[in-house]
Amino acid sequence: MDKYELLTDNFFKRETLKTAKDLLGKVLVKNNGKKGILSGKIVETEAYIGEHDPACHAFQKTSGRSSVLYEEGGTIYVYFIYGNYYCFNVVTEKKGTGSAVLIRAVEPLEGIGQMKLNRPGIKSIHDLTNGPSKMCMAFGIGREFNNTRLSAKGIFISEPLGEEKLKIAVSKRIGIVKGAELPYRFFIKDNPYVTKHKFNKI
DNA sequence: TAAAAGATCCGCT
DNA sequence: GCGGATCTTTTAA
Repeated sequence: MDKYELLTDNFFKRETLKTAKDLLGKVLVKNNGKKGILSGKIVETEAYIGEHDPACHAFQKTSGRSSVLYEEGGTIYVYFIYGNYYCFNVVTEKKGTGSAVLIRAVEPLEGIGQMKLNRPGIKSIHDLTNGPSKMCMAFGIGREFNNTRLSAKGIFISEPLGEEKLKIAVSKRIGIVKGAELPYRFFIKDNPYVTKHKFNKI
């Protein structure tokens, strides 16, 4: 574990768009104890900005599940969607803002064997984690992580393990209806682990 | 209490 | 590239 260099809380307390962009290239790590380490490089994110963003769960009211969005930056927000799937977010900015960054895709680094076990039927390594819910399934992330701090239950985000030049691209967000025209999606250009979508061509 | 929508995935064409 | 599956959460009456 010594090789990891954890991001500080202050990283997540900055402006949401900057945080989303800067998360590209960072490493998402899940420590499963005796089962080993799962990790992946973040290659795709989306920003959801509180009360100014129609697509954000915090846009309408501060009730129910969205209350987690108003916690302090660095809190994990996991929610259930379409009856089957989880999405993993990290809350940003200061307490009461209602903003978060959705992790949409990662590039598997460690524990690929375990990820394959978590994703039965998937053959290509490129399909293990190229989607918000795929990533959660591969990492075994469920609602037990909702409303917990990073590092509290073995999930954390680290600085990159090596130097790398990132080609960052921006597009509209994917899969939403309201606020879909806003350019709040960030991804690493030409990375094969980014979700396949027509917006990748700009 | 009931109804509708949704930050998706997967298989089929 | 398109549409169905599936059920939690939210909102309204």
